[in-house]
Parts: sequence; C-alpha cells; structure tokens
Amino acid sequence: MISKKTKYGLKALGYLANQESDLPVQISSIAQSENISQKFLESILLSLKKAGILGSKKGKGGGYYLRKEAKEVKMTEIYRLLEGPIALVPCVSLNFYEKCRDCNSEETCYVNHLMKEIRDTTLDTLKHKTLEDFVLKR
Amino acid sequence: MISKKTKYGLKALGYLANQESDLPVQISSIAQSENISQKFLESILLSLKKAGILGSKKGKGGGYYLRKEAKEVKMTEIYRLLEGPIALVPCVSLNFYEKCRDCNSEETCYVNHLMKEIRDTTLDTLKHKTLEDFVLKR
DNA sequence: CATTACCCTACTAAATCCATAGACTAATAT
DNA sequence: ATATTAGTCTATGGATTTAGTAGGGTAATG
Repeated sequence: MISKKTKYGLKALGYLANQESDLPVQISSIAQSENISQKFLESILLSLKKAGILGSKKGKGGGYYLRKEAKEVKMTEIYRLLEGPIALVPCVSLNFYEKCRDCNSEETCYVNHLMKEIRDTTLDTLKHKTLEDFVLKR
Repeated sequence: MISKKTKYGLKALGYLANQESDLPVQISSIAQSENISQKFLESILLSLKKAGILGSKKGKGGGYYLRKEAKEVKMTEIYRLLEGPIALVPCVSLNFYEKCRDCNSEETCYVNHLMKEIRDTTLDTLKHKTLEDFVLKR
C-alpha cells in the first residue's frame, strides 16, 4: 500500500501534466480539483520542487509548474521520491538496500527470492512509464 | 514495504515446509533458526492456525505443523492473510476494495490505471507460487 | 498592497513491533 | 492416578515510528 502522500503527489503531477498552458498553477487549484488537503499538498509539492521536478513562482500569478516535459519525467523517479523503495523488502531494494538483521544468507532466503521477483516485475512496468502516460487523450 | 509480521510469517512457513518429517515443530525452534522474537512469532503462527493453514499440538512433543501439502498452500492466500491487500491502493484491490473518497471517477484517474497494472503483474507472479517454491532443492 | 509560495512547529491518531505475565492443555514420568 | 513439564493460548501494554492535520508567520512578486 502506498501512502497518501504518494497518491496525492501523483495526482497533482497528473493534474499539472494535463494543463493546457505552461502558466503556474496555484496550490489551491490543485487541492480543490483533486480533493486534497491544501496544507498537506503544500509540503508534497515543496518536496517535488526540491527534487527538481517542479518549479514555482511566488506572488500574484504564481504557483507550481513542471520543469521538464511530461515524457521526461520518469515514473520510477517519482515513485522513489514520494514513496521510497519500490521493493517490498529492504534486502532486495536497489536504491534503498539494507541488510536484514535476522537472516545471515540472502542466497538461501526464500523470502528474498520471492520479493526479488516481485520487484523485477513492478520495476518492469514502472520503467516504461513517464508522466506522459498520465495525460488524457482527447 | 511489507510488515515484519508478513516477513516472519513467510519465513516460518518456509521453515516448516523444509522440514523432513511431519512432526510438529515447536515455536522456539523456529524462532531460533529464523532469528525471530519468540513471542511475536507466537501470535503470527496463531493467526495462521486460525486461518486453517497450520495445525498445532499442545504438550510435550507438540508444536506447529502444516495442515496441507506445501504445494497446496497458495502464496496469494498467505500474502493476503499476513499482509492484507496485494494492490498498492484500495481502489484497485480485488479482495479489499474501497472507493477513494477523493476521486469521483475511477475511469479518468491516472493513479488508478497505473496501480491496476502493477497489481496485475505482481498478482501474476504470486498466482503461480505456492509454499513449495520455498522448499530448497537438494 | 494583495497575493501566493515558503517555512516552522506542534499535535493527533494509528500502526508496528515486541515484552510480559499468566492461563490452559496434553503428554509423560512416577 | 497423580504430579510434572512442555508447550500452546490469551490479553495487555508500551515504546517507537509514521501519516496526516492545523496554525501562523515570512518572503517574494506583480
């Protein structure tokens, strides 16, 4: 299960990607359209900005906007940024690896093997996705 | 990320599946071999028993044992029992479905579509797995 | 000067992980 | 038979972490 943070972040990014113009969109618009707590969304967008995915502009006419084209924004990047590891267990994570304290050998660990398989399949579907897949065809 | 409960449960089931004989195995043996807090493991095994996967025998020579053959124990069943939904979001869960409060249409929800894809792929790998896949070849 | 992002803090609520302690039950030894 | 012991059952509680909410103030921009 992913956190609300991730879900909201994805929805917000989708909303921005579906924008006609490149003008900044203010937080309140996104929050309202996507039914997200504005304050919570604030912190999410901020972290996306710090990661370089979003840009922002203060003052009148300000708001958030995508810094790259939608097809340049990789889904794996977003997911790892918002949610963290894609793997279901730290010991099979590529970007957030951690050794299990409770098992001495990963080679003989059944759980390890199974989780590796799952990681690979979800990674496979995520790898080929970008924000552009969130843009609705019209 | 799965919980420790799920991880420990899987490891314990694997341990039982790898047993030579059908004799009950006591909690302490499993806990020791797999480096799991014995008391925590107790509650996990109990829930597996209540679900009909494990049987138990009290008193001297007692312990826990598999009630079915390893290949009869489906991985999807175990996962749902220990961890809950396989889906990453309630609105795409088959067994634990819940409507999102924040979106009105699932058809036009980007997140929904993406998460459905991920669900299908992990379900695909889990579907063909049983406890037998945890038995080490020798 | 109005608008909007930015930043900080503190709180609540829930879940996770695990410890502790005792009750109960069945097999074994005497 | 009876006592003993190995083991499961049950319940509770607590420490820690995480998710999410809320408020209020600051800084930049038009």
